[in-house]
Formats: sequence, structure tokens, C-alpha cells
Amino acid sequence: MAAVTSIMRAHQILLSQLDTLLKPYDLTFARYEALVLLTFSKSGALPLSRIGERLMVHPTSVTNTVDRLERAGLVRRMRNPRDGRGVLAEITERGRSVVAEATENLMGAGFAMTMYGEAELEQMFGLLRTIRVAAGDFEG
Amino acid sequence: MAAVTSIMRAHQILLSQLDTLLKPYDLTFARYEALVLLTFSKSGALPLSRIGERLMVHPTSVTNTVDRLERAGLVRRMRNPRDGRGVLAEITERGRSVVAEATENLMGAGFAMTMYGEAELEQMFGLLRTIRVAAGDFEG
DNA sequence: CGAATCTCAGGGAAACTGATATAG
DNA sequence: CCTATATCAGTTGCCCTGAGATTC
Repeated sequence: MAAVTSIMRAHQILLSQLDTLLKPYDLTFARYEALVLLTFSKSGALPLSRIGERLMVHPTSVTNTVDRLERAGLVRRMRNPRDGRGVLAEITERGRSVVAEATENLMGAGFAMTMYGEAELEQMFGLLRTIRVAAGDFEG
Repeated sequence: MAAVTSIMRAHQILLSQLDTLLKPYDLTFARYEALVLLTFSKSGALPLSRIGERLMVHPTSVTNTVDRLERAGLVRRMRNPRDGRGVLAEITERGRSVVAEATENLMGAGFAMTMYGEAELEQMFGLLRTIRVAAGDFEG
């Protein structure tokens, strides 16, 4: 049970740090994560449904997140040419530059994870992977 | 950054499982954690300020949590005899039996952490401890 | 008086349920 | 007709800020 508490507390600490560091860019961690996801996609655009799957959040939460990003001009909505039911969120130029700046800021500022070595980070990732796989993360 | 995402996602998964398993007892994880903390204290009672420190939450959040627990009859408020400014939250008999049942349920039900061996759990705890210590957890 | 403890009022962000419009 | 996608309205839980009452 101490391990559970550790995860919960570590999350609490990281989220607090992340939100503080992202505040200057008017981003929450949820919005930042969505932007990063779009950055790593080939065309810079994804269906909202796909975003929800990857981030493991409810469809209505995706709608809300994309609303905020669109209002800030970091993303734009497009009809999915391959499926008229779907909507694509496409990252804008402004979105790309903001996410790049924010990421640089995270790495530069005294962010908690900088204390770890490469081996430790991999070890942590490996351990936590077990939980995620069992829950259907990694290709749900 | 993958390690950060791992922690965030693992937290998301665990919290979802925990809240589902705790729902029958009308407990959220925050309230469950407070109860467990009281269970492990010597006299079964702690000042609200102490609870806030240990759980790393804002004073107003503690007030809210204790309100809910008190309304459910799992905790009772008492004036702190040693400091007239303070209030103690004391776990009731009912509170003790509910937390015991809930804990048993967590361990019994297919809870994610049961997949790990003892060594892995300790390893995880040790790794995450670094973040917590740096943030002033463990005796802030 | 200054500091600590708690509470209340109010607000923000996230996630959910349930219902609805549209398209496959 | 049935399913999938996205949205809207409303609710809940949590954590915060700011302001206050009380006590040390």
C-alpha cells in the first residue's frame, strides 16, 4: 500500500510543478499533453476520438480540452475528410511554437525528474508499464 | 518525459480503480486516505492541520474532507485540549470498521498492484521516494 | 500585536452522466 | 435500424484564493 501512496503523492507533486511551469503559457497539463500528442502525429492532426483513446479520457473531456486550445489559437477544428462523423484537431503554427517553448521551459527549470539518471528513469518506466498494460493502455 | 507520462497514467488508472472499489463504502480516495492516517495514529485522533501536512493538501480541503467523514459518522470533531485554536478529528468505531472492510475489499478484488512482487514494490517505492524527499514530503 | 488554526464563500479545472444531432 | 462521433447541459469532487473568527 505504501507503493500506491508513493505513486499518488508523486503524481500530486509532479502535477503541481507542471501546472506551475505551464501557467505562463496558459496551459494545463491536460492541454499540454494533447498538444504534444498532436506534435508527434505525422500530419499534426488527429480525430478527437483518437485523442480520447490515447489520453484515456472521456469524449466530453476531449471536446472541452480542444475548445480551450482552439480558443487560444493553438489548434483548429476540421471535418474529417474520411469520416463525416468525425472531427480533426490540427495543431497550428502558433501551437507548435508554444509547445516547443513550454517543453524547453520544463527541461530547463528545476523540474523534479532531472534528479534521475537515465537508468533509473527506464527502470521506473518499466515498472509502471505493468499497471498500464493490464489496464489496456498501450494500444487499448 | 516518458517516465513522467508513466506516473501520470499510472495514477489515473489506480485512482479510477480505487474510486470504483471504494464507492460501495461511499468513500473517495481522499477520504479513505484520511481515515487510514487516523487509523495509524496512536490515539486515533489528529489535528486537522497535521492531516493537511501529511496528505499535502490545503487546509480548506481538510475541512471539506472531514465534513464529509463526519456527516457519514466515520469521524468526530473535538476541540484540541492542548491548543484551543485547533480541532481534532477522531475516528469512530464505525469509521474503523468501514476502513477495515474497504481495505480488505481492495486487497481481495483484482486490484492492479497485486501483480507486483514484494521486491518490485520496494523498488518502486524507493525510486519515487526521491521525488517526494525533494518536494519536502517525508517530514515537511 | 503578530502568528496560527479553522471555517465559509466563491471560483476554476477536470471528469462524469444523460440526451441529442449527424453520419456511416 | 443500429452504431459511432461529437456536442451540450448539468452534476460532482477536488483544490484553490480571499476573508473572517478565535486562540496562542
